[in-house]
Amino acid sequence: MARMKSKPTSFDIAYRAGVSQATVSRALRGSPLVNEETRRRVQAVAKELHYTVDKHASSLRRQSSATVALLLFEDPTADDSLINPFFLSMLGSITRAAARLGYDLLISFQQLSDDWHADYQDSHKADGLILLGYGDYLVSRGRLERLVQQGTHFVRWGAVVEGQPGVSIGCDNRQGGEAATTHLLALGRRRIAFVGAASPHCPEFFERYAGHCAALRAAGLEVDPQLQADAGDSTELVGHAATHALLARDVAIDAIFAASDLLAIGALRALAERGLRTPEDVAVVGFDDIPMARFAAPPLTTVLQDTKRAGELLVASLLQQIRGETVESRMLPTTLVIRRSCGAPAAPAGPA
Amino acid sequence: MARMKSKPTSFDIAYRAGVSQATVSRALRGSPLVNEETRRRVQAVAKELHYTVDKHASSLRRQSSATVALLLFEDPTADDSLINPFFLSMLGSITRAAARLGYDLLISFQQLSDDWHADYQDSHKADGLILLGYGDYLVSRGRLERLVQQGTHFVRWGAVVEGQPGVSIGCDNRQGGEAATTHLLALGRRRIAFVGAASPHCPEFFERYAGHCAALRAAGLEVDPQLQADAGDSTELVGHAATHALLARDVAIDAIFAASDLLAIGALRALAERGLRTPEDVAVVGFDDIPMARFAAPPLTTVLQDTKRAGELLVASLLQQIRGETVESRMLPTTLVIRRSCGAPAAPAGPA
DNA sequence: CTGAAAGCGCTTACAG
DNA sequence: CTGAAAGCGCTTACAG
Repeated sequence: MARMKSKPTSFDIAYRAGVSQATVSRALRGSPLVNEETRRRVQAVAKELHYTVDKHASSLRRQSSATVALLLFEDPTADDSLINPFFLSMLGSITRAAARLGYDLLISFQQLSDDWHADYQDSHKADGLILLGYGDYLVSRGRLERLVQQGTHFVRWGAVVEGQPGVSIGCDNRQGGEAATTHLLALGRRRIAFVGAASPHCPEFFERYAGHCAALRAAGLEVDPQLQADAGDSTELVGHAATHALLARDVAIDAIFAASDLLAIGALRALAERGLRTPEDVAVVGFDDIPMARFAAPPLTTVLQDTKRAGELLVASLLQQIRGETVESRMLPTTLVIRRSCGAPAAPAGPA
Repeated sequence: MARMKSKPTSFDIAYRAGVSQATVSRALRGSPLVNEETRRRVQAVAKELHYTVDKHASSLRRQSSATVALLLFEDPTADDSLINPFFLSMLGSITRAAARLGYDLLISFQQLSDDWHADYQDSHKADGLILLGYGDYLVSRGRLERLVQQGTHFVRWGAVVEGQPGVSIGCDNRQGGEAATTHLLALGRRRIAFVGAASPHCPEFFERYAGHCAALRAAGLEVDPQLQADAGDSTELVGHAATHALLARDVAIDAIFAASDLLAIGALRALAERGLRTPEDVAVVGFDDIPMARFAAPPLTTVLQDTKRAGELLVASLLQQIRGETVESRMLPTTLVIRRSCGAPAAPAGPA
């Protein structure tokens, strides 16, 4: 179905307002060169005709699109429609932040294998890129370097480590990991397992593990490699399997710190299947504070990453780059959220 | 930071390939008017220079943007960063479907009060709109009518009812509601409460309620208004409060059918707080099958809406409209997913 | 403060 | 099959 009348242009507005088309453009963009009285007249006509500036003409002329693209890399192992809820909260906050700053947000799910490094900015679809969940860091690193070389504006969410290409925003994973394990230690747990990859392929988990180890050492405990179960992807299934593998080793454990909430929820299920009670027999702490965490059985104690703040920072940082400013990578603090799965005495009764 | 070399144009490609700029454009767009050998040469040069067609120039000239906008209306009562997970799955599937069909996806969260009805298509940001979660139907209906009048292309996800403005895709809520309650009846439950709004403000819930009532009547039972607890917004908190209100009435109940999973999860918590066991004392069935459902305590029996299929259909239907084809509203079937909360004997042990 | 004009990078009739 | 030319709807020097 075609539109009833075709979209008015700035010439139509100019004609009706009795000014030139150039003046319409100036008036509507808020140029100080325009007489207030003229501006008001133009705005009135524009409103009356439901005129909006054509995005493509404007972007073409100005060579910038007032659009940023969010590239979300899918975990190839995850179910088709299942995106890590953590990234989903991030998406929400990024969307809002972009809108608030007058930018449109293009979103796209990418396979790690896709040829994503060039497309968006080259075609002028977006002025910059936000990268979320780009998988194996050692694999994606080369892409990031290429992005930097091309002068593409981008920010990624992830671990902030030395010598990384481009700008990263991430939470203080090490501090978060340390807080989780310190909390378990304070509750008297001594055999604390870590469920999650501990390798540079997965720098965020690696940092959480480093914090975990630091807390153990600070308490005078040794790091027992038997107490670490690999889990690279953040899914319930992987957490479930990793925990079963851990339990099959027949080492004594009285707590699990899982590198993500999804892993922790899988751990909870594995524990229950082995007849172990949480938190009585094995306390569990996760990481992220996804919405699901408070509805786990029992409600999950976890390390909260502030996605609202993170999204705002991601967008702000990207826009700074677009404006030509120099931007530094940054780390955000985490907060321990105590629920029932850790066995802390003062834990609240229901979802808070 | 500026780009190293500025973006090549079709003139650069033309020059290097020894053809005219017009031929470059034709060759790259796959026009049959171009000699195969010429096309290959042009493509080779384009690839070498990392040339991509400028989105804005192309869209401006063609008067279409190969972009659709997803407008997600936020529940004003919901927490800032908490979007109904059901819509989030939908978002995933819509994003993928749009990409597969060569369309970019712009996303935006809207307040119901915003002046959204005109913006996107008028500014040529998008060729059409997908509407998700637009709140109170009686309020938004006027907006939809205006959209139709303006000739804006759009599809909405929601209840499919007679005389609605525009095209809607939704699941068969009535059938889903009927299946849920029929299942509970087959398990011997007789005092089945409905948690959810039963009013035309909320046509999806209303249809689910209608299915519920039909099932009761088919079993020769009367519909007891005492057994319906209003809950218009789909959040855990609202479900929790509504269930407490229901239980405070002191009417006997042996099952709850909640109009959404989030409501059901709230009901589960309220039940536990009153010392009622699920499913022994009160069986619970939800609606949606959000990812969280299988991790509820106990895992939630629910009516699955196929978000993957829905997203594909939404996009396909919108693109048909954009191409000028006539499109009908459509309903998708639902599937009952049996877990433990309904107390069915054959329910699987863990998340399937 | 305002207007006439150029030009952003394409696509597509039109002519050959 | 190919090229020259017009034009999509703006923004912004340039001139007044």
